[in-house]
Amino acid sequence: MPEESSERSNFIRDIIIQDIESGKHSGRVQTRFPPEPNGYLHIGHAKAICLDFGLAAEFGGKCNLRFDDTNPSKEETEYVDAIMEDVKWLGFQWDGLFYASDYFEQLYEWAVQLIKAGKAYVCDLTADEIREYRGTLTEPGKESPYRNRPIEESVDLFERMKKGEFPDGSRTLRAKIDMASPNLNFRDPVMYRILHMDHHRTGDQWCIYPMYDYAHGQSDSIEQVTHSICTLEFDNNRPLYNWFIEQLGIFPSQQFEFDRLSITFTLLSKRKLLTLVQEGHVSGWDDPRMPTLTGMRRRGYTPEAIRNFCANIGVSKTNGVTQLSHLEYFLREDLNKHAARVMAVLRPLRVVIDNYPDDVVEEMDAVNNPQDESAGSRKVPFSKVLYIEQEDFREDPPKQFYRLSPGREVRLRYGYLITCTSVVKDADGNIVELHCTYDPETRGGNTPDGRKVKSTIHWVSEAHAVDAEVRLYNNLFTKEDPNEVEEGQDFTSNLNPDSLEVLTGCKAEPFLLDTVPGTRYQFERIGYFCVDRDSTPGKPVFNRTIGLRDTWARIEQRENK
RNA sequence: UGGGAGGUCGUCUAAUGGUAAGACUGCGGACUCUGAAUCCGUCUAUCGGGGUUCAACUCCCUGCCUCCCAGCCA
Repeated sequence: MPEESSERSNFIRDIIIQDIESGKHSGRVQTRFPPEPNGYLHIGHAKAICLDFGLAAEFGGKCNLRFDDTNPSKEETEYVDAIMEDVKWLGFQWDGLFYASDYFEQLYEWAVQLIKAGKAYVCDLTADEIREYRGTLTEPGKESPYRNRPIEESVDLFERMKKGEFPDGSRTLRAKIDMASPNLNFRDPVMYRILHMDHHRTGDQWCIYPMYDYAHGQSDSIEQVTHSICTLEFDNNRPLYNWFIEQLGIFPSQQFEFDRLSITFTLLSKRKLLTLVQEGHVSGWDDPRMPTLTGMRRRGYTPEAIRNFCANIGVSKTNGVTQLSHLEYFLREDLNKHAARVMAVLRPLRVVIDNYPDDVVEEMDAVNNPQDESAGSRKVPFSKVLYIEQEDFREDPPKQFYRLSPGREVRLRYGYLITCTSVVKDADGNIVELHCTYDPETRGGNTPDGRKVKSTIHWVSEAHAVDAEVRLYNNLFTKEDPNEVEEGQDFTSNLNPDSLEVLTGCKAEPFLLDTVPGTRYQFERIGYFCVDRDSTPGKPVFNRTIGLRDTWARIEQRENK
């Protein structure tokens, strides 16, 4: 019996609990995650993965990874490899590793069996004709003229289809069910089509390939899957899923449907993501703006954050849209706990501390992670000339701005308290440098006299600064629903032109000189960043994973309205 | 239009005939060497109309709305 879990339940979990209690399948739980290797996994798949693997794990069951590779025209090994990597990265390990193509021989034999039982026939109608004969939502279809051809003839034709005697599209094997069924899936669905095309695993061994409906349920059955969890749009396919299993009299796997994940400002359709890649709107499947797991990984998402998110949003049958902010909450929550703090200045403004000695360098103690004492501390060099963030200074500060401005004192984090004494401008009136004085009594940022400073800002010593490139990412789409478009337009018209901003000449503390790609940091007061694989020795590149919550930006925005 | 699946705070999810709850968001405050985090407070919901019942989000009837299905895709 499963332990009482603090995890929130959902209707599928409840069903499993009931099945276990009633002794169904002797309490055995077997699930599977069945991606088609025709694209990369995205956050929507993560929800399914968490369910399939999570439920199996919770109830002492098993979960297989099975590639649904029945359509060689779209599938590639590149995707197979990427999918396995992503599943592992998310934190799951499959029990069995299978492919629908493992079952091609068995599926073929069962098809022959169905033909011989008068439940399937070879049809010579063209694709267009099949469509015409299918009828419409409101009108019943017509029976194919080949529907009642002799069984032996279908057996023979099907065998010759397999042998490659007929061209693509010339014939199909169809189940003989009911052309008048209100469920269109029952109107003699195609089971096999002819496709003279190499398959990523079986090569040229086959030139007929099973359709999803004919392959999926039987694959589940072969693997003794007890709970076959899929998304809502397969609801209409469930009766057919059951029909094949019943006709064949094989292990009765059962299908359960849950709501697919959708997120605001995000597209979760493999087809459309492929378009973004192919048309060059993004740099690839792992572009940090992509909702793919590989893209999110490069962006700096943690598997924990994604898993927590999936657990929190729940599972139901309601077609809803989850807000991006919900995902971002779990991202920040996890990063806050684990990311080491460092100081980096994105848009540098030079500061000269006039009363600080010219050649002195002090090593200041800085805490690595206030949320995690075990993370320890490090030394940060302090000297006469520093960089601060441009937006941390205002010559003419608005009311609620309490960072640096002429005559005002602020704290340099872990450094000293400084007061701005003068502003240097270029010929065009742009601020190029600040002059300040420091209070020697405030070393480390402490105030022995107990005086309060309203603001603490980050900084980097000019002489010790590491030059860095920083890539700032924003939503890939400008609309909450990227599919909401003007007549004649497609989703690409909603692409955000400002989804990527590249900053060069950023200044980071020396700690970041030799950092490893994939490492995540919090740049204090700015956000969370992840070292990109484009980094070169001495020249790190950072991806902004997500900004810190920015109350000041919100205030300022409100005031400007 | 035939069939199927759904409709609870702005969003996501609970409540399975018995006080409509939680998370996210928003707003307000406390605290702060990150305008972060944390803490506290707070706004807002059962699609409409009938019925059954001591009692209805839950059961019944009815209407409305949304999503899915007419691939030799999955």
